[in-house]
Amino acid sequence: MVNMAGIKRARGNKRDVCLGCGESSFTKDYARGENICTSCGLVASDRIVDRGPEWRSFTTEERDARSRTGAPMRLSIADKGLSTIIDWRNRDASGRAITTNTRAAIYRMRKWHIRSRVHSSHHRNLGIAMSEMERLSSQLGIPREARETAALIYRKALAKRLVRGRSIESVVAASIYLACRIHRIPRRLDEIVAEARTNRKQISQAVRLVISRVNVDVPLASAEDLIPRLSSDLRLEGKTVRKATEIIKQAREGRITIGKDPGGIAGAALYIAGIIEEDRRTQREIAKVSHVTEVTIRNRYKELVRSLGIAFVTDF
DNA sequence: AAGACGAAAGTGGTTGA
DNA sequence: TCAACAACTTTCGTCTT
Repeated sequence: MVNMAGIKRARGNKRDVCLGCGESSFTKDYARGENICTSCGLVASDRIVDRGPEWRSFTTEERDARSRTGAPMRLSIADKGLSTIIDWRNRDASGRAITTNTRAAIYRMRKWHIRSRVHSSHHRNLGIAMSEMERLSSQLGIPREARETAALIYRKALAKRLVRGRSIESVVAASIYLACRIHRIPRRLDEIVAEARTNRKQISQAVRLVISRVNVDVPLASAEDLIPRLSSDLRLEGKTVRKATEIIKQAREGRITIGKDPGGIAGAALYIAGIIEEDRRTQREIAKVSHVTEVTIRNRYKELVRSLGIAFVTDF
């Protein structure tokens, strides 16, 4: 039986077996949301759900100190997950009427409570934004860590009044996109556009705006980060994957990757690696998974071969 | 017949006046 | 705001395996 993630589950045997090499050891890369075979590098599933606590502990005392009741504190909840509500009824918890003395105090508390939370447009905005962020990032299978980063970026953007005059959705989508870039999770802008409720133009505008106005360090998308995803789609062998990574590293040192579509570079590297390691895929197959055309694969491939001096000599 | 190659024209986004 | 520009795409004819 084979499930969508590409993990074969043998009957009567609970161990997951890699489709690429038959081994059964996997490394869980929570940061990227990927499940990677340790012997051949096949990405078995890129939608892992992390069910563990958000902290690590090594001793019992530490664990006790960190454990707490209630939901974990999270940035991706509008009021950071720690909220209390002051009810409108002048009754206490057991339903008894509250005395006039305490009533005045309650009124004061209520007033500030409302001023600081419910009536603030800031919080209303966050409420909408965080539920939208939750929807979008679940849809896209974004790991929790990156969701928190996205939430932080959104909060910063909101604080700088960048959301004014723009749709909340577009800034949310932009925050998620940037969080993916920061965490080196390969997600193209188009993938986010497909799930978002605004158009591409608005999102890319928001992306540019956030980069220029919010103090976030966003690394450029690199071809290396695409390799696990592409090579798993192409069912390439571990040695081919390693070769491709090596080629990209050299290309970057030779400074020929600047300004080029990382998909094209990753695709070309895999094409060359495939020829060298005799684990070949056609240009068409590679072009399809890397979302560039065969022509681009060819151009990158020619550039790489020329500037890295790669010779396809098979010596006997 | 499928895959690879390369020329030519078209497209969307960035940059700089 | 507009034009120049580089990267990429589309299309298509030709050569290679």
